[in-house]
Amino acid sequence: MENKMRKILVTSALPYANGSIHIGHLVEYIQTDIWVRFQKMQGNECYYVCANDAHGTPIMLRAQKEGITPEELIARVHTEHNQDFQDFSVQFDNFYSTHSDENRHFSSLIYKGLQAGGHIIQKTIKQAYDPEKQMFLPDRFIQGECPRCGAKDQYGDNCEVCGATYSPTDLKNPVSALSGATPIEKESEHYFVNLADFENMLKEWTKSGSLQPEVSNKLGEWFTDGLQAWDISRDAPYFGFQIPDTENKYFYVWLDAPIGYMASFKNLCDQKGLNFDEFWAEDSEAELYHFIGKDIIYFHALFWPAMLTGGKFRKPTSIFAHGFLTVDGYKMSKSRGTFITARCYLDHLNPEYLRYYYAAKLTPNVDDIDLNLEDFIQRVNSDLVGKVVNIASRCAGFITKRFGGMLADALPDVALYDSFIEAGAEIAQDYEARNYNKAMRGIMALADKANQYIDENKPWVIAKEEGKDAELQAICTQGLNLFRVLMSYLTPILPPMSQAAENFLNAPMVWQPEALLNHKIEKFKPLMKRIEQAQVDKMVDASKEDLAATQPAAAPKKPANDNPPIADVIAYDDFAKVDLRIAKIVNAEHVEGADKLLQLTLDIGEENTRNVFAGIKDAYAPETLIGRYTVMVANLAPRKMRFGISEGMVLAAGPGKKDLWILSPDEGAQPGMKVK
RNA sequence: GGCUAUGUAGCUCAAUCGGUUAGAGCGCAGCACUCAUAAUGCUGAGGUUGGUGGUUCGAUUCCACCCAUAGCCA
Repeated sequence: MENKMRKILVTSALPYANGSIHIGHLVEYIQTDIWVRFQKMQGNECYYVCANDAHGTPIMLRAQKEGITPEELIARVHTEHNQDFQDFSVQFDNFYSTHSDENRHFSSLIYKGLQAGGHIIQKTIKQAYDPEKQMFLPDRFIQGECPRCGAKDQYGDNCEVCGATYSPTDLKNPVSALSGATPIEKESEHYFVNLADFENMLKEWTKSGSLQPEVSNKLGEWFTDGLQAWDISRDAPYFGFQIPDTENKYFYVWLDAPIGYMASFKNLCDQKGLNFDEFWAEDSEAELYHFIGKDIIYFHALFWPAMLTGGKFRKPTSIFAHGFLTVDGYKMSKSRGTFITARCYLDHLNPEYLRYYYAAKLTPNVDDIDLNLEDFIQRVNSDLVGKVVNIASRCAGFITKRFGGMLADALPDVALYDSFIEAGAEIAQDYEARNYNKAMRGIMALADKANQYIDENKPWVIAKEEGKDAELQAICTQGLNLFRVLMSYLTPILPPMSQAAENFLNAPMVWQPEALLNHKIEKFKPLMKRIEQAQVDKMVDASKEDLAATQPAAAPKKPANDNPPIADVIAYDDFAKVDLRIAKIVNAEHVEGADKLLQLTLDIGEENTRNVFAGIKDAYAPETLIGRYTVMVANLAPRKMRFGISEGMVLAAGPGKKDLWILSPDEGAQPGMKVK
């Protein structure tokens, strides 16, 4: 913070080279880019590096499916990502790839450092293996039935329907998602980093105060549970770097991914003649920051410092974790049209809108942020167009028409201008602390003051009065100078608009600028257009279309839906055994302590009501069910559950969780009627 | 299931260490204005701070439990 120039290296998490950038990713890149631009504007020596995360099984498989090499796939995705970032004004000093010589070099170096320190151990583990594809299967490629509730087509290690967690080897009737073959258990030797060796260092580092408090709280859990060894090897076939002095062993993608930060920076150093060691040596005094999502805290706050220590490099100064993006209060959803790719957004809207909106919502915390599309339109239009740009727009005409574009030689209200300049100190603090939301509120409060100034001084009245030219020119000069201060504070958020304002004012955007006096400006052109509701609607529609267009293509051989195949044929007698009845839901309530269940009281025309526990809590609020009619299996054997006895079963369709729909009879059906 | 967070006005967010009548912006209503991209200014309505219980003279704030949301579980 002193006048000494800081040396800062900043990274954003590496996007996976297997898919498109979407507006959720952009939260992080925009957050980081704003911070970097701010630092550069303050005169600090700051570099921003990133890279594509190019290794791992999914990329290998996708390339196979497309009939190209992984190298071809990642080259194509790299071009696409690069363009997306450029178009959103995310300005990396270097955007590289983890599939690079530099990364291979540092990965080996760090591995050998860990090995020399005695931190690498070998263990034989059992893992699922696809005998047809002849490869080990990552958890997410194993499908089967949930061992607890029997739900079909569950992936990996937790059940979407009942929420149970288990080991993938516990799945019933497991199949490989790649070949459909039944996986077998196979032994293999793996390499591990013995994290426990680093426990003291990590405890000290995570509690040193440089991490966000909620992050270090979360990390405490790992220490409580005891640090286990981290599996860093994968068996061939694998797209990645081979582990030195092994046959058929490759570095797990999460080993070389963070090393990609170093590799990208090394590549930049070689281009620009920078001193790599100044930033990465153990005794480096430069600052190193990683911006990441809250989902990858472990990798960056535990594994990564351990790797750096093992390789005799410095540790990060801090890790900045942010939350996730929701749209209109929900997770991004393809069916709602809110899974919006960067490209789709760009096809419809100005990227600066999104940069501003994110800035207006970002805090230093790991809270999720919500893109509320209606709020987005109103906020951007009101703040940027109605308040900020309007200041220039309402002053510029007079200066151009009446004074040939010349500003006055003095400010009529120096105190007001000075108050704008002084406010820059606090706004700078807010930027530095990543409290952009507070910075934006501060800037908009200034914009309100500028508009009030113009309202009080009424240049449109003075313009009609004889002999008041000097006063008119002075008021508009004041207004335009206030506008310039605001634009300078907004420069990290809105680089293209800031550039346009520079052109308009014929003056550079610097933090806390000196007033422009006796200075010629250009004719004013609108700096930003309002967002129209129709543009947003079109973008949402297009996101739905994208889905329709890509889904069949992505899975050409599979049936058009994820429904299980039709079961074996049964005789009528088999069906007749099931006694289905119309039931009226007379009461529904939450079950204390139960994750999935609602307790239903059902009237099926008997003397007593039935008590049924139904796993539909995620899909229905209890009060919305009361009074509804539905269909139940009335002769199912009563089942004792933790919360009581369930006397039947309510019928519902859908894959589970929120996507679950109970059946309703047409009007007229009465409780107790048999369904046949 | 465990853990870490989050829940405040219709919407998006503030609120120092537990302290007076819980504050802004947007939206809405009314008034004024017409320089400005129907922009701006002034005034106003709008709250059981997710719920229940507890600690306290006093709780949005501290504690317990419950509900909802997100992420992680090598």
